[in-house]
Amino acid sequence: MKAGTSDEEWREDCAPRRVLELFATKWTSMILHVLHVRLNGAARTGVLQRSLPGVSKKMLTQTLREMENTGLVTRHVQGTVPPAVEYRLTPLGTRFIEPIELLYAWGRSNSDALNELGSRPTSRR
Amino acid sequence: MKAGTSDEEWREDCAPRRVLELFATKWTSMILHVLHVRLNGAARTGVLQRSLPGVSKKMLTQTLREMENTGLVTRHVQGTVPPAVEYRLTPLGTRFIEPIELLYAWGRSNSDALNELGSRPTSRR
DNA sequence: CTGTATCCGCCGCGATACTG
DNA sequence: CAGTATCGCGGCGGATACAG
Repeated sequence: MKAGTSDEEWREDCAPRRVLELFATKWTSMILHVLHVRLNGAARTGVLQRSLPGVSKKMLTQTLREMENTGLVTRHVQGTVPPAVEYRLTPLGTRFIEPIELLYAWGRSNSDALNELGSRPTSRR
Repeated sequence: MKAGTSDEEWREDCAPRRVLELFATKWTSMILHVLHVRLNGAARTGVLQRSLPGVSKKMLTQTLREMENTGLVTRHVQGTVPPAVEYRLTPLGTRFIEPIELLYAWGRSNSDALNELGSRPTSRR
């Protein structure tokens, strides 16, 4: 066999491409990371927001909703006043941690090369 | 120590976030994949385009330029008429293959759960 | 505290047409 | 065959203000 992977179907909606869609919303993987590494798999909205410098309330909620729809996290409304909502990793979300962490680890190992990202000519003329 | 990873700095421009930027342009990882798995690390423009159903000439060239700037591939202009340009994986690009393939492999292993991506209610009211 | 609703700029990305 | 130039749409995503 010549192929490296078994999946040589590059259809528009193959599994690899669907995974990439999970990264389309840029906060998804970071939420999963923080939930797993720092928050033991569950956290309330405010904690999440404070753990992710730069995220806005809007995008945090919006991203969490999408993640709930895709089955990466679950949403638990606890009290009533004041509202206390907790998000938890699902088995699917937990399984997704592994490839994500490898991705991040790779970034740390290659941070030197990655430092000069947009520092090059940009034009060749 | 309580942290799972050594990097607990969640600055705006940490290594993990820079890696995510590589996925901002959606074709990047797929180009790397195809180059490595099906094309033995090097290929001409036309071959690449035919290997990636759905990609336009514009985005292919544009993405390859960005990848060249970040050091993931090199660009080699061979002949002159007609033009024959070949793109090759750099050591950096080759190293990037591993985490990408793990990501794709995860997608294939969880394709069942991923099938119903946008198939849920979307609204909760 | 958690979540929603606008307004709006930015840019990825496709379609199309044209140059060498 | 490889690449560029335009036009235009859709949607991410930040800022702000408001509601339960």
